[in-house]
Amino acid sequence: MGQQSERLERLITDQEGECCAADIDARIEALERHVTDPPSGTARDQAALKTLSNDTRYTIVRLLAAAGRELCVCEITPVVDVSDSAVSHALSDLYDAGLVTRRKDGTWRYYEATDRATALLDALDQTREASQ
Amino acid sequence: MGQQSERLERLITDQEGECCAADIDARIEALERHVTDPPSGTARDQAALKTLSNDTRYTIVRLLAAAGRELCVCEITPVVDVSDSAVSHALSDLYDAGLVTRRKDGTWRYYEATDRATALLDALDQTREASQ
DNA sequence: GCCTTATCTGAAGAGTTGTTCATACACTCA
DNA sequence: TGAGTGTATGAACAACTCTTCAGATAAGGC
Repeated sequence: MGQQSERLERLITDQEGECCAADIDARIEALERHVTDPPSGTARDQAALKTLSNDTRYTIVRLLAAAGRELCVCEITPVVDVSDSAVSHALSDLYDAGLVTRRKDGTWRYYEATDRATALLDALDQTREASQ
Repeated sequence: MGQQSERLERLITDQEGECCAADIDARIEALERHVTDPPSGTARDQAALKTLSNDTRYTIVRLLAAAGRELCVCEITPVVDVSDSAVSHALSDLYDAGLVTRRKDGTWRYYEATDRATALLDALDQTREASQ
């Protein structure tokens, strides 16, 4: 952290006019608190994001969210362009990530988007830039 | 699509009691529309999600969002546990994904979280399960 | 101009991921 | 119980990712 704080010392001097050791420590501590403190679910957050970032899985979740109801696997498969097996893997990953729920009914298996999944899609939809 | 629609035919028969060819087509079309229609930004959505799913980049965005102001690279580096180079790569990726803004000031470079980044973090924060 | 410093970029390699194939499981109905 | 069907699982390998190292760029002060 030696070299890092030298640069930070120069930045603070640049910004404030002067800088003592306490200033550096104070700022590093404040920044560190932001990272180490909450929200304490970061590994799960990252898993959700990574799971949703794949084209197959993203498409499935979009489909479930747009449908607004649970869908049978056999309704999902014809729409996405991969093998049955890939769909099954995808649904399993989505379930593990907390992005879909799962229900059995005889041989049929139904999946539905969770609140977390729709919240992420909404966040994306509401922040889409007009251009680009 | 032949085998797929056979399964779907059985599902619809199971659900509705009967099923004709038009029923199958109607349902597939409805599902397909959900996927092919809007929102038409999916590649960019997926890029944003994938970019945010990495630990280094996620941590940086959390830091920027929690700080609520632009941060100099030299304020970010001491807090995340990778090389300067990795931080630079991470910030560059985040910029390309539309998750941070970038500003030059002499030799210093400042970054700030975008609305899209904070919207995604909010979505995660607001759908975190109490248990687990 | 030349040196120093802050940040960036490209290449490279260990690690991770996503799909398919083959196979297994589970439920239903004869 | 045995055949048939819907879905899940494991292995395997090509494709991609993330970090580091080495070097490049750009700005400021002498």
